[in-house]
Amino acid sequence: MENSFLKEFKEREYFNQCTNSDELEQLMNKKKIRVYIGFDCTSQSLHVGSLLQIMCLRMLQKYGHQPIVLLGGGTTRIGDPSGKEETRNILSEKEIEKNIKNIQKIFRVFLDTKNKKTKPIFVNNYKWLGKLNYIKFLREIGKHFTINKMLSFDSVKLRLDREQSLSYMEFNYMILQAYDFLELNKTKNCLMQIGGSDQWGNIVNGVELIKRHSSKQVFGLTTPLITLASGTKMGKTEKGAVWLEKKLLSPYDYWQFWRNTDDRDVLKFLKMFTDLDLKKIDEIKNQNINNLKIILANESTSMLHGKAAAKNAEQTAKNTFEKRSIGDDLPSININKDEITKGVNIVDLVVSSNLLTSKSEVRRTIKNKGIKINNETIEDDKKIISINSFNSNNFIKLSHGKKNHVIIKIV
RNA sequence: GGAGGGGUACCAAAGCGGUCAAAUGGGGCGGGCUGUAAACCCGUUGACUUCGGUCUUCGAAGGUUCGAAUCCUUCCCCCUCCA
Repeated sequence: MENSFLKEFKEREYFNQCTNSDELEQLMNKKKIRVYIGFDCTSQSLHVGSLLQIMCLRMLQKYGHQPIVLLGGGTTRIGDPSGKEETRNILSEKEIEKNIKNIQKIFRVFLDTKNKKTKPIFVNNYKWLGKLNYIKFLREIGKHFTINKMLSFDSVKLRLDREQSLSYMEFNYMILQAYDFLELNKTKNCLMQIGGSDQWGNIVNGVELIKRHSSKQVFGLTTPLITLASGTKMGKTEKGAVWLEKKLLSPYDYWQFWRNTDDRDVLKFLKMFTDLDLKKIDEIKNQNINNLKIILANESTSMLHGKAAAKNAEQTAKNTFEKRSIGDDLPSININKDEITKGVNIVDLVVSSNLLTSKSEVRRTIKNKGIKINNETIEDDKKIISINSFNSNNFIKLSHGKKNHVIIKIV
């Protein structure tokens, strides 16, 4: 009893609501069960917004339970109205299939795929939703849902209150998600669904459907919506989503994302997003806050990109911020030798480095002392960069502000 | 179907014939302070520029005018109230 899935789940602040906490606790202590989480496949990859869900899957494995990863090829074709004020874009079938393939890779990184008893089961609900027979579905499943109740769910109510249209298609989303649960219960003996707090309504529907349809008890569990100390949603920076994929966000930038965590969120994130023992976290919690941030960044980065990448990012960060020199994890661009011999205008150089996108913006930034070459502030937007600016190794560090650096190399 | 209100930059919201590339707030970016934090302070926030200017923008398309975000016409979309 002292170490159970649910206990740690709560201690790490993953817990929001549960359909029947006591019974679930008993069940999970007695047996190893299968649990499913569904993921939306609307975008090409996943970002940190899904990380808590992924952490849940990891924790299931840790306690010997087996996760089922549902990549919603069927439901993505419909679009979940939960938490959305407007109808989502509907993607083409091809795009969805591509997304699913790509997203699956992420789970193979985070989850243990070797242990036979706990390795993740991947399912795509298009397999069963795609061939549903409408009449049969209405008679078997539809009869268990009352419109009265469906209208009372937040996802629906909000839309109606705002007099925003909710299509019949979207209205059916919750039934389909409930049906997924039923299907997984029948075919995979899945006994629990986990999801974000916005999924509560959908999950409860599934639990009730299974009770009515099969007279079986299953469970639903939700995680809280993570709000940052600053009051904003986690994971979206102005520069874009914090992707869990190297191609979309470099390990260095991922590391930086964690390194830049607000002081007030650091302990929480250590608990939520690292594998560090809770005891260990308790021991180190009074360390210098910046050390903690580095630990956080290293732990979470190595979980996704590997230890080497994390170390590399840390070293690069050290070099750029502490020694103000150059780390090799910084993004770099090449420049033609002929070009640099002729001399390149600083404004053009910054634009071609992708540090900023328009020349006006570069000029403005220069006026605000925001562009540096090798740590020297550029004062004149007409400055010509020539071969003399480069060091003996033929590169320079070009910086926009304190945190954005690019290495320019002569080739 | 009837009556009224509205669509302005990343968002919210002023402007209602010239001085409007468009007040103000939020957000973003940069600078200062610091710890790659928070808070605070300052600057900046359409593009191009030989720094004189030039070009594109106020739901869409036309029109009036020397001149339109502002006036007129048509169209599209949204909201509130009544049926």
